[in-house]
Amino acid sequence: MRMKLEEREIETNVKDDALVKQRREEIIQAASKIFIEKGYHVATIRDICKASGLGPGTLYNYIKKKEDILYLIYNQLTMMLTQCLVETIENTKKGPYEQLKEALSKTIDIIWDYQDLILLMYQETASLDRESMHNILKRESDYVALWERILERGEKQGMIIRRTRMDADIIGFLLAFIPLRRWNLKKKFREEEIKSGLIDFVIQALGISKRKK
Amino acid sequence: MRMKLEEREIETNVKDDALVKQRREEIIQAASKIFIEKGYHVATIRDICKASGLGPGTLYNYIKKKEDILYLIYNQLTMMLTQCLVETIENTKKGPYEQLKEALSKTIDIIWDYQDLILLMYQETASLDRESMHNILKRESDYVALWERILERGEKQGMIIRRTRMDADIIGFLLAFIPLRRWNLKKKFREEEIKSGLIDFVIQALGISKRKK
Amino acid sequence: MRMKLEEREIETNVKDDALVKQRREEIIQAASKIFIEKGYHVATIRDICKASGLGPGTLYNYIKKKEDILYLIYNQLTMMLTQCLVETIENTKKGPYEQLKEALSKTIDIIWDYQDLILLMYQETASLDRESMHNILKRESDYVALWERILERGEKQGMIIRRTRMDADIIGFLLAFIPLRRWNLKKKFREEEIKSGLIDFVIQALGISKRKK
Amino acid sequence: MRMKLEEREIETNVKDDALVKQRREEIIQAASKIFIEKGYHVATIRDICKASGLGPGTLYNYIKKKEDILYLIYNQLTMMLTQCLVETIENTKKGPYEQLKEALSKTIDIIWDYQDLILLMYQETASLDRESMHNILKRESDYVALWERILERGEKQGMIIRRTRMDADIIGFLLAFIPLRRWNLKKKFREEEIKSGLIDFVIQALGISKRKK
DNA sequence: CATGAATGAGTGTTCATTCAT
DNA sequence: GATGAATGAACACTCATTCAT
Repeated sequence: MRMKLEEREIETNVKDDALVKQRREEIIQAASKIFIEKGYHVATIRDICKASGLGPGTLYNYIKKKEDILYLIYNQLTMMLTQCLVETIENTKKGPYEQLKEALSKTIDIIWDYQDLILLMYQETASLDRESMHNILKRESDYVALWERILERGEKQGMIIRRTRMDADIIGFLLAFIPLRRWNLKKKFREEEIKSGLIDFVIQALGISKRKK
Repeated sequence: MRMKLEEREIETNVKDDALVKQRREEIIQAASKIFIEKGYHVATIRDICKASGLGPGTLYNYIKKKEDILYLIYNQLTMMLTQCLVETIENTKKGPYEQLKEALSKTIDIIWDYQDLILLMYQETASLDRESMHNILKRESDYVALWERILERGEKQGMIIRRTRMDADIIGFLLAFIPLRRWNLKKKFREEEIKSGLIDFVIQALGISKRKK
Repeated sequence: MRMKLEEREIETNVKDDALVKQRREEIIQAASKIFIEKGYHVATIRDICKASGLGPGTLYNYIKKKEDILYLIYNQLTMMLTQCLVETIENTKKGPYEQLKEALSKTIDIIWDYQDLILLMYQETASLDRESMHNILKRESDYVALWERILERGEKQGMIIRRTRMDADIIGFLLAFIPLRRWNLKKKFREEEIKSGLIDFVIQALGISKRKK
Repeated sequence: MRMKLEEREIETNVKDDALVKQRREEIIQAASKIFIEKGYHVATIRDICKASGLGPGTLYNYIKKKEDILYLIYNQLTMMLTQCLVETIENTKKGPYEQLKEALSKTIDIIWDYQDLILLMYQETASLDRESMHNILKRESDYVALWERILERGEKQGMIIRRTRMDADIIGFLLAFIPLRRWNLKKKFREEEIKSGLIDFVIQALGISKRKK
């Protein structure tokens, strides 16, 4: 399956596409670190320059405005999450239950690894301008649609007795539990407990008994 | 039951406690509006002055720094949510299932009404300083403990077969679904659908059949 | 006669009108000096701060943007020139020839005294934004109309045999000779020679013989 | 008559003189357009690169600094005006009145055609460095001297009764009426009216009656 | 206790010029 | 001789906070 994501084009002064890609990668790395530490608004361009080793002039050869950096980060992140789900869907060898479990498990692993960035994303989406925000919300919407497909397949094969049209939305959101509750969570639970707890909660909510697949 | 919430003391130059309370109420009202519109960092003290009718000098008689205003707003909001749950718990006439449903239903109503502010809270908690943040996280923790009590009662009375220690945490978080997914949500669902969908999802996840209370 | 000039309102954060007037006076003084020395674009806000003794924050309490300072200067200057002509017109005791001579002579004196600023104005009018520029061009237009009135009176009384509708425009412009040619002019002529030379040129061009008034 | 104008030498890295000439021509064309549109200070080197098709590196092979471009434009413009007057003077077949009329008429035609650039010149002369400015002022001075010669000839032949030594200066300046008052002018007058109005004004000021040549 | 002008360090962003390729 | 990415000092402007009145 081909998943074509619309991307907002970010202007650059630089003609060499490979160089643009490479420098933007560097910018994403440096800025992610800084934004996570201080938050988007508190982080300064100078912070990002220091972290990336680029001067402000050079940096601005690859973006038009500060907010573009945020968008670049979001772009990469949503790409990754979407890609993960797409791959799981494409693999039709597995039964619906295994597929669902794999989707949950893999996604949760990614979310765990990138929880700082996902937290950032939840905090700062509102800082994007209209066009970027539209773009990101569209991604979110497409992402929910992918969960929808997984649930539909399960439903058709009699595994899930779907309860509401909103289940896919809720599942997509529920996984943000990890980054959004991280502070209090890590005092009480270990990594594995959190991951399996989440999966169980979803499986149970969908009315699937593990035995009765 | 008495629910004593620790509060961070905010310094003021003003001796008259009643006046402090009244002015802070005004500040909370004005600032909530502004923060929701623009976000905490983009909103300026001048904006809040304009909206509240107070001059900056006067405003700073009732707070020490901008962030205090954010804390005041959070304080009021968490108070309200906590109070709602406390009242439901105190009412021991109801059976555990009715109690749970009431807790969910009432809380969701509040969250619906204050979704703008709750969204703000999720976005800007990281903007608080150490002490305020600690305080708010402690509240969150206490709040989860209240859900824990409701679930425990249900478990003891055989209604719930508790699955994981994390259920209360997840439920507390899940209700933030409304404010955090509002943009995409409102395109697809009506208010009642969202509210009942959420309640059903939780009930189902806890393994309760409506009939078998 | 009342000469009401439309003025573009410049926003200020300061409520005390007298203070606004006084500070703006200071700003005009300081900025005029700097703009004359370096030109509008090369002059920096910090230059103006240094020259006026105001910090940038304070400065920006009295204007919204750099260009506003230019407008303030223009405003004052055009006011003065207009006022001079209006006063001469109002004095109807004099015959048309004496009136014309007085108008020329007084205006040239002012232009001589403020030649730096008038030069600046000719150089930087294009730096104004649409609204300010419109406003200034309207002034210029009104100013020409005042010369028109003086010429008309002379014509009615038989002093001038008017030649073209454009004379007033040309006269209004011709007086800018002093600031615009200052560099080369002052090498060759003395102040009095320049002033009287200009007056004679105009008188002659209008076809007036000094004797035959 | 040979009119040798001193030119400031502008450094170049390029040895091939023909290439230098050609590229500078391209630069003048592109930069004129841009400077007229935005003004010298607001226009960027990048703008000029885009308009000329040259990269910044290449551009800087033909000039040393931004201001050089302005000088190149001025150079060409003053050359043209001077050349026009020189040619009229050299043609000694015509009588002094016809010569004067031709000088005025031809010059005004050029000024009309290049009014944008002449306006630019009046606005931005002060942006030149000492050496360039000296050079341009010397040109202006030489240019006035050419008018002086035309007037002198007329005087010797009894056509003009010269009134002041400053007449040539004033005439040289007066023609800038068109570009400097263009905005207000074009609302009120047609091209021919403006041109003939100017000529009449000068002729009259010099005390020449058309009949009595 | 109210007021609002003053403050100045700090912000995102630009752009003429250079120089390695 | 052509190229275009890199550079960094400098710019206009902001805003939380203070404090004299």
